[in-house]
Amino acid sequence: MFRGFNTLSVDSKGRLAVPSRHRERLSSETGGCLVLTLNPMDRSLWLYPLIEWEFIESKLAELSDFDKQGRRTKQMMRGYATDCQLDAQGRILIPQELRDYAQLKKQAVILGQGNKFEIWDEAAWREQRDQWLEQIGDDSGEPSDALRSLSL
Amino acid sequence: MFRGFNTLSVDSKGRLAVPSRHRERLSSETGGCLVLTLNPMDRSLWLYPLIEWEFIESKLAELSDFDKQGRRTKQMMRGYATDCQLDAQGRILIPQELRDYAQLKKQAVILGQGNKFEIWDEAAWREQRDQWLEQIGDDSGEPSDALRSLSL
DNA sequence: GGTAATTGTGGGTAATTGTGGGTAAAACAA
DNA sequence: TTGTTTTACCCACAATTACCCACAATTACC
Repeated sequence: MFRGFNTLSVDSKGRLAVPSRHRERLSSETGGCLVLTLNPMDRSLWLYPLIEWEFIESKLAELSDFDKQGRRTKQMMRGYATDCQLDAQGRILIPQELRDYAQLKKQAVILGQGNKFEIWDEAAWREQRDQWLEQIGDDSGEPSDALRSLSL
Repeated sequence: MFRGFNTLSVDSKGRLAVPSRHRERLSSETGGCLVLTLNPMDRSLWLYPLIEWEFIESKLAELSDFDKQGRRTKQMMRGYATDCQLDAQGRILIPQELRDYAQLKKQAVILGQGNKFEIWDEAAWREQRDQWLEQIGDDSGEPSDALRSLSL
Protein backbone atom coordinates (compact mmCIF):
# COMPACT_ATOMS: atom_id res chain seq x y z
CA MET A 1 0.00 0.00 0.00
CA PHE A 2 1.31 3.40 -0.93
CA ARG A 3 1.03 6.22 1.53
CA GLY A 4 2.59 9.53 2.37
CA PHE A 5 2.96 13.03 1.08
CA ASN A 6 5.64 14.87 -0.90
CA THR A 7 6.02 18.17 -2.66
CA LEU A 8 7.91 17.96 -5.92
CA SER A 9 8.71 20.17 -8.85
CA VAL A 10 7.60 19.58 -12.40
CA ASP A 11 10.51 20.67 -14.57
CA SER A 12 10.36 22.53 -17.87
CA LYS A 13 10.12 19.27 -19.80
CA GLY A 14 7.18 18.06 -17.75
CA ARG A 15 9.07 15.50 -15.69
CA LEU A 16 8.29 14.68 -12.10
CA ALA A 17 10.54 12.78 -9.71
CA VAL A 18 8.85 10.04 -7.71
CA PRO A 19 9.95 10.06 -4.04
CA SER A 20 12.89 7.71 -3.70
CA ARG A 21 11.34 5.52 -1.04
CA HIS A 22 8.78 4.31 -3.60
CA ARG A 23 11.14 3.80 -6.48
CA GLU A 24 12.31 0.31 -5.78
CA ARG A 25 8.81 -1.02 -5.50
CA LEU A 26 7.66 0.80 -8.61
CA SER A 27 10.54 -0.35 -10.75
CA SER A 28 10.42 -3.96 -9.64
CA GLU A 29 6.66 -4.55 -9.90
CA THR A 30 5.60 -5.38 -13.45
CA GLY A 31 9.02 -4.52 -14.80
CA GLY A 32 8.72 -0.86 -13.89
CA CYS A 33 5.72 -0.26 -16.14
CA LEU A 34 3.39 2.38 -14.77
CA VAL A 35 0.13 3.87 -15.94
CA LEU A 36 -0.73 7.51 -15.48
CA THR A 37 -4.29 8.69 -16.01
CA LEU A 38 -6.71 11.35 -14.93
CA ASN A 39 -8.83 11.30 -11.85
CA PRO A 40 -12.30 11.92 -13.23
CA MET A 41 -13.56 13.21 -9.89
CA ASP A 42 -10.98 15.93 -9.33
CA ARG A 43 -8.50 17.85 -11.38
CA SER A 44 -5.66 15.55 -10.45
CA LEU A 45 -3.82 12.53 -11.82
CA TRP A 46 -3.55 8.92 -10.74
CA LEU A 47 -0.41 6.86 -11.09
CA TYR A 48 -0.77 3.08 -10.92
CA PRO A 49 1.73 0.25 -11.18
CA LEU A 50 0.71 -1.62 -14.34
CA ILE A 51 -0.50 -4.63 -12.41
CA GLU A 52 -2.88 -2.51 -10.37
CA TRP A 53 -4.06 -0.68 -13.45
CA GLU A 54 -4.89 -3.92 -15.23
CA PHE A 55 -7.19 -4.79 -12.40
CA ILE A 56 -8.88 -1.39 -12.67
CA GLU A 57 -9.14 -1.79 -16.41
CA SER A 58 -10.87 -5.12 -16.05
CA LYS A 59 -13.38 -3.56 -13.70
CA LEU A 60 -13.95 -0.71 -16.15
CA ALA A 61 -14.40 -3.15 -19.01
CA GLU A 62 -17.36 -4.65 -17.24
CA LEU A 63 -19.25 -1.36 -17.20
CA SER A 64 -22.00 -1.39 -19.80
CA ASP A 65 -21.79 0.82 -22.83
CA PHE A 66 -25.47 1.52 -22.36
CA ASP A 67 -25.04 3.03 -18.91
CA LYS A 68 -24.15 6.60 -19.70
CA GLN A 69 -22.11 7.51 -16.67
CA GLY A 70 -20.31 4.20 -16.79
CA ARG A 71 -19.43 4.65 -20.42
CA ARG A 72 -18.08 8.12 -19.83
CA THR A 73 -15.99 7.06 -16.86
CA LYS A 74 -14.50 4.24 -18.88
CA GLN A 75 -13.82 6.46 -21.83
CA MET A 76 -12.08 9.06 -19.72
CA MET A 77 -9.92 6.82 -17.63
CA ARG A 78 -8.89 4.46 -20.39
CA GLY A 79 -8.61 7.18 -22.96
CA TYR A 80 -6.15 9.16 -20.92
CA ALA A 81 -4.24 6.22 -19.47
CA THR A 82 -0.61 6.66 -20.47
CA ASP A 83 2.11 4.06 -20.07
CA CYS A 84 5.29 5.33 -18.56
CA GLN A 85 8.46 4.20 -16.83
CA LEU A 86 10.81 5.77 -14.36
CA ASP A 87 13.89 7.21 -16.06
CA ALA A 88 17.40 6.74 -14.67
CA GLN A 89 16.74 9.50 -12.14
CA GLY A 90 13.45 8.04 -10.98
CA ARG A 91 11.24 10.48 -12.87
CA ILE A 92 8.18 10.09 -15.05
CA LEU A 93 7.31 12.28 -18.01
CA ILE A 94 3.80 13.67 -17.68
CA PRO A 95 2.22 14.31 -21.09
CA GLN A 96 1.23 17.87 -21.83
CA GLU A 97 -2.42 16.91 -21.98
CA LEU A 98 -2.44 15.51 -18.46
CA ARG A 99 -0.43 18.41 -17.13
CA ASP A 100 -3.07 20.70 -18.54
CA TYR A 101 -5.89 18.65 -17.10
CA ALA A 102 -4.48 18.76 -13.61
CA GLN A 103 -3.37 22.35 -14.14
CA LEU A 104 0.09 21.39 -12.98
CA LYS A 105 2.41 24.33 -12.65
CA LYS A 106 5.89 24.33 -11.20
CA GLN A 107 5.11 22.86 -7.82
CA ALA A 108 3.17 19.64 -7.41
CA VAL A 109 2.30 17.27 -4.59
CA ILE A 110 2.13 13.50 -4.69
CA LEU A 111 -0.01 11.52 -2.25
CA GLY A 112 0.15 7.81 -1.64
CA GLN A 113 -3.37 6.41 -1.99
CA GLY A 114 -3.23 2.68 -1.41
CA ASN A 115 -3.02 1.04 -4.80
CA LYS A 116 -1.99 4.27 -6.54
CA PHE A 117 -0.55 7.75 -6.19
CA GLU A 118 -2.48 10.94 -6.64
CA ILE A 119 -0.74 13.95 -8.17
CA TRP A 120 -1.99 17.51 -7.70
CA ASP A 121 -0.86 20.99 -8.43
CA GLU A 122 0.36 22.20 -5.07
CA ALA A 123 -1.72 25.35 -4.86
CA ALA A 124 -4.85 23.55 -6.05
CA TRP A 125 -4.28 20.81 -3.51
CA ARG A 126 -3.95 23.15 -0.56
CA GLU A 127 -7.09 24.96 -1.52
CA GLN A 128 -9.10 21.77 -1.91
CA ARG A 129 -7.73 20.32 1.25
CA ASP A 130 -8.74 23.25 3.38
CA GLN A 131 -12.17 23.27 1.84
CA TRP A 132 -12.69 19.56 2.50
CA LEU A 133 -11.42 19.74 6.01
CA GLU A 134 -14.02 22.31 6.72
CA GLN A 135 -16.78 20.17 5.25
CA ILE A 136 -15.71 16.98 7.02
CA GLY A 137 -15.58 18.77 10.34
CA ASP A 138 -18.96 20.31 9.73
CA ASP A 139 -21.47 18.20 11.68
CA SER A 140 -24.55 19.73 10.10
CA GLY A 141 -24.51 17.50 6.99
CA GLU A 142 -25.71 13.90 7.03
CA PRO A 143 -22.89 11.34 7.02
CA SER A 144 -23.46 8.32 4.80
CA ASP A 145 -24.16 4.93 6.42
CA ALA A 146 -20.70 3.72 5.59
CA LEU A 147 -19.16 6.69 7.34
CA ARG A 148 -21.52 6.51 10.27
CA SER A 149 -20.18 3.11 11.24
CA LEU A 150 -16.55 4.04 10.75
CA SER A 151 -14.27 4.34 13.72
CA LEU A 152 -10.88 5.89 13.01
CA MET B 1 -5.63 -3.53 -24.60
CA PHE B 2 -5.20 -0.15 -26.22
CA ARG B 3 -5.07 2.91 -24.04
CA GLY B 4 -3.77 6.44 -24.01
CA PHE B 5 -4.28 9.79 -25.57
CA ASN B 6 -2.65 11.70 -28.42
CA THR B 7 -3.35 14.83 -30.38
CA LEU B 8 -2.58 14.44 -34.05
CA SER B 9 -3.06 16.40 -37.21
CA VAL B 10 -5.09 15.30 -40.16
CA ASP B 11 -3.13 16.48 -43.18
CA SER B 12 -4.50 17.92 -46.38
CA LYS B 13 -4.81 14.46 -47.88
CA GLY B 14 -6.86 13.16 -44.99
CA ARG B 15 -4.11 11.07 -43.43
CA LEU B 16 -3.65 10.56 -39.73
CA ALA B 17 -0.53 9.17 -38.05
CA VAL B 18 -1.15 6.48 -35.44
CA PRO B 19 1.05 7.02 -32.35
CA SER B 20 4.24 5.04 -32.80
CA ARG B 21 3.87 2.98 -29.64
CA HIS B 22 0.84 1.25 -31.19
CA ARG B 23 2.25 0.70 -34.63
CA GLU B 24 4.04 -2.55 -34.08
CA ARG B 25 1.01 -4.21 -32.62
CA LEU B 26 -1.29 -2.87 -35.33
CA SER B 27 0.92 -3.94 -38.17
CA SER B 28 1.63 -7.41 -36.84
CA GLU B 29 -1.91 -8.41 -35.81
CA THR B 30 -3.89 -9.73 -38.76
CA GLY B 31 -1.16 -8.69 -41.18
CA GLY B 32 -1.70 -5.00 -40.51
CA CYS B 33 -5.30 -5.00 -41.75
CA LEU B 34 -7.45 -2.46 -39.91
CA VAL B 35 -11.08 -1.48 -40.07
CA LEU B 36 -12.27 2.08 -39.63
CA THR B 37 -15.93 2.82 -39.04
CA LEU B 38 -18.19 5.29 -37.36
CA ASN B 39 -19.11 5.34 -33.71
CA PRO B 40 -22.90 5.34 -33.65
CA MET B 41 -22.99 6.79 -30.13
CA ASP B 42 -20.91 9.91 -30.76
CA ARG B 43 -19.62 11.89 -33.68
CA SER B 44 -16.35 10.04 -33.72
CA LEU B 45 -14.66 7.13 -35.47
CA TRP B 46 -13.58 3.71 -34.30
CA LEU B 47 -10.47 1.96 -35.53
CA TYR B 48 -10.23 -1.82 -34.99
CA PRO B 49 -7.59 -4.36 -35.84
CA LEU B 50 -9.29 -6.69 -38.34
CA ILE B 51 -9.39 -9.58 -35.91
CA GLU B 52 -11.28 -7.50 -33.35
CA TRP B 53 -13.60 -6.16 -36.00
CA GLU B 54 -14.53 -9.64 -37.15
CA PHE B 55 -15.64 -10.42 -33.65
CA ILE B 56 -17.74 -7.24 -33.53
CA GLU B 57 -19.20 -8.05 -36.91
CA SER B 58 -20.30 -11.47 -35.75
CA LYS B 59 -22.00 -9.90 -32.76
CA LEU B 60 -23.73 -7.36 -35.00
CA ALA B 61 -24.94 -10.16 -37.26
CA GLU B 62 -26.83 -11.63 -34.34
CA LEU B 63 -28.85 -8.47 -33.73
CA SER B 64 -32.44 -8.88 -34.82
CA ASP B 65 -33.64 -6.97 -37.84
CA PHE B 66 -36.90 -6.41 -36.01
CA ASP B 67 -35.35 -4.34 -33.27
CA LYS B 68 -35.11 -0.86 -34.70
CA GLN B 69 -32.08 0.34 -32.80
CA GLY B 70 -30.26 -2.89 -33.47
CA ARG B 71 -30.97 -2.71 -37.15
CA ARG B 72 -29.74 0.86 -37.38
CA THR B 73 -26.59 0.15 -35.42
CA LYS B 74 -25.76 -2.78 -37.66
CA GLN B 75 -26.49 -0.81 -40.78
CA MET B 76 -24.34 2.11 -39.72
CA MET B 77 -21.36 0.27 -38.39
CA ARG B 78 -21.18 -2.28 -41.18
CA GLY B 79 -22.06 0.16 -43.88
CA TYR B 80 -19.29 2.57 -43.06
CA ALA B 81 -16.65 0.00 -42.18
CA THR B 82 -13.59 0.69 -44.32
CA ASP B 83 -10.52 -1.51 -44.63
CA CYS B 84 -7.21 0.26 -44.28
CA GLN B 85 -3.53 -0.29 -43.54
CA LEU B 86 -0.74 1.77 -42.07
CA ASP B 87 1.51 3.35 -44.68
CA ALA B 88 5.30 3.42 -44.37
CA GLN B 89 5.05 6.35 -41.93
CA GLY B 90 2.44 4.67 -39.78
CA ARG B 91 -0.53 6.63 -41.07
CA ILE B 92 -4.02 5.69 -42.18
CA LEU B 93 -6.06 7.42 -44.84
CA ILE B 94 -9.49 8.46 -43.57
CA PRO B 95 -12.15 8.52 -46.32
CA GLN B 96 -13.84 11.84 -46.94
CA GLU B 97 -17.19 10.43 -45.86
CA LEU B 98 -15.92 9.45 -42.42
CA ARG B 99 -14.01 12.68 -42.00
CA ASP B 100 -17.26 14.50 -42.60
CA TYR B 101 -19.19 12.33 -40.19
CA ALA B 102 -16.76 13.00 -37.36
CA GLN B 103 -16.36 16.61 -38.45
CA LEU B 104 -12.62 16.17 -38.47
CA LYS B 105 -10.77 19.36 -39.10
CA LYS B 106 -7.05 19.93 -38.87
CA GLN B 107 -6.49 18.79 -35.31
CA ALA B 108 -7.73 15.43 -34.08
CA VAL B 109 -7.31 13.29 -31.00
CA ILE B 110 -6.96 9.53 -30.78
CA LEU B 111 -7.92 7.60 -27.64
CA GLY B 112 -7.09 3.99 -26.87
CA GLN B 113 -10.31 2.24 -25.87
CA GLY B 114 -9.54 -1.38 -25.12
CA ASN B 115 -10.11 -3.36 -28.28
CA LYS B 116 -10.17 -0.26 -30.51
CA PHE B 117 -9.19 3.36 -30.94
CA GLU B 118 -11.56 6.28 -30.93
CA ILE B 119 -10.83 9.27 -33.16
CA TRP B 120 -12.36 12.70 -32.56
CA ASP B 121 -12.02 16.20 -33.83
CA GLU B 122 -9.98 17.91 -31.15
CA ALA B 123 -12.32 20.81 -30.47
CA ALA B 124 -15.36 18.54 -30.37
CA TRP B 125 -13.60 16.18 -28.00
CA ARG B 126 -12.63 18.88 -25.55
CA GLU B 127 -16.13 20.19 -25.45
CA GLN B 128 -17.62 16.75 -24.82
CA ARG B 129 -14.98 15.89 -22.29
CA ASP B 130 -15.57 18.94 -20.15
CA GLN B 131 -19.27 18.32 -20.25
CA TRP B 132 -18.86 14.71 -19.14
CA LEU B 133 -16.40 15.54 -16.43
CA GLU B 134 -18.92 17.88 -14.96
CA GLN B 135 -21.50 15.12 -14.95
CA ILE B 136 -19.13 12.57 -13.46
CA GLY B 137 -17.99 14.96 -10.75
CA ASP B 138 -21.48 16.11 -9.98
CA ASP B 139 -22.42 14.46 -6.70
CA SER B 140 -26.03 15.55 -6.80
CA GLY B 141 -27.10 13.00 -9.41
CA GLU B 142 -27.63 9.35 -8.59
CA PRO B 143 -24.68 7.17 -9.53
CA SER B 144 -25.67 3.93 -11.24
CA ASP B 145 -25.39 0.70 -9.27
CA ALA B 146 -22.37 -0.31 -11.26
CA LEU B 147 -20.55 2.89 -10.36
CA ARG B 148 -21.72 2.93 -6.78
CA SER B 149 -19.75 -0.20 -5.97
CA LEU B 150 -16.68 0.73 -7.99
CA SER B 151 -13.43 1.49 -6.21
CA LEU B 152 -10.66 2.77 -8.47
C1' DG C 1 28.42 19.94 13.86
C1' DG C 2 30.89 18.21 10.02
C1' DT C 3 31.30 14.90 6.40
C1' DA C 4 29.53 11.62 3.10
C1' DA C 5 25.88 9.60 0.74
C1' DT C 6 21.54 10.07 -1.26
C1' DT C 7 17.99 12.57 -3.55
C1' DG C 8 15.85 16.20 -6.28
C1' DT C 9 16.54 19.29 -10.18
C1' DG C 10 18.26 21.08 -14.47
C1' DG C 11 20.04 20.85 -18.99
C1' DG C 12 22.72 18.97 -23.37
C1' DT C 13 22.67 15.65 -27.11
C1' DA C 14 21.20 12.02 -30.08
C1' DA C 15 17.51 9.26 -31.65
C1' DT C 16 12.77 8.85 -32.59
C1' DT C 17 8.42 10.51 -34.08
C1' DG C 18 4.98 13.54 -36.29
C1' DT C 19 4.10 16.30 -40.28
C1' DG C 20 4.19 18.00 -44.89
C1' DG C 21 4.80 17.60 -49.61
C1' DG C 22 6.50 15.56 -54.37
C1' DT C 23 5.79 12.07 -57.68
C1' DA C 24 4.13 7.89 -59.74
C1' DA C 25 0.58 4.46 -59.99
C1' DA C 26 -4.22 3.41 -59.81
C1' DA C 27 -9.10 4.36 -59.98
C1' DC C 28 -12.76 6.75 -61.89
C1' DA C 29 -15.41 9.73 -65.15
C1' DA C 30 -16.53 11.58 -69.46
C1' DT D 1 -9.82 5.90 -75.03
C1' DT D 2 -8.28 10.39 -72.52
C1' DG D 3 -8.28 13.49 -68.78
C1' DT D 4 -8.97 14.09 -63.92
C1' DT D 5 -8.97 12.78 -59.32
C1' DT D 6 -7.57 9.82 -55.75
C1' DT D 7 -4.37 6.81 -53.47
C1' DA D 8 0.31 4.69 -52.52
C1' DC D 9 5.00 5.31 -51.87
C1' DC D 10 8.94 8.04 -51.18
C1' DC D 11 11.91 11.64 -49.06
C1' DA D 12 12.84 15.55 -45.86
C1' DC D 13 12.38 18.58 -42.05
C1' DA D 14 10.90 20.03 -37.34
C1' DA D 15 9.49 18.89 -32.87
C1' DT D 16 9.50 15.87 -29.24
C1' DT D 17 11.30 12.41 -26.35
C1' DA D 18 14.84 9.26 -24.28
C1' DC D 19 19.16 8.98 -22.46
C1' DC D 20 23.09 10.88 -20.35
C1' DC D 21 25.82 13.75 -17.24
C1' DA D 22 26.28 17.34 -13.61
C1' DC D 23 25.25 20.11 -9.74
C1' DA D 24 22.66 21.57 -5.54
C1' DA D 25 19.96 20.47 -1.69
C1' DT D 26 18.77 17.40 1.61
C1' DT D 27 19.31 13.68 4.63
C1' DA D 28 21.92 10.17 7.24
C1' DC D 29 25.80 9.03 9.86
C1' DC D 30 29.74 9.50 12.68
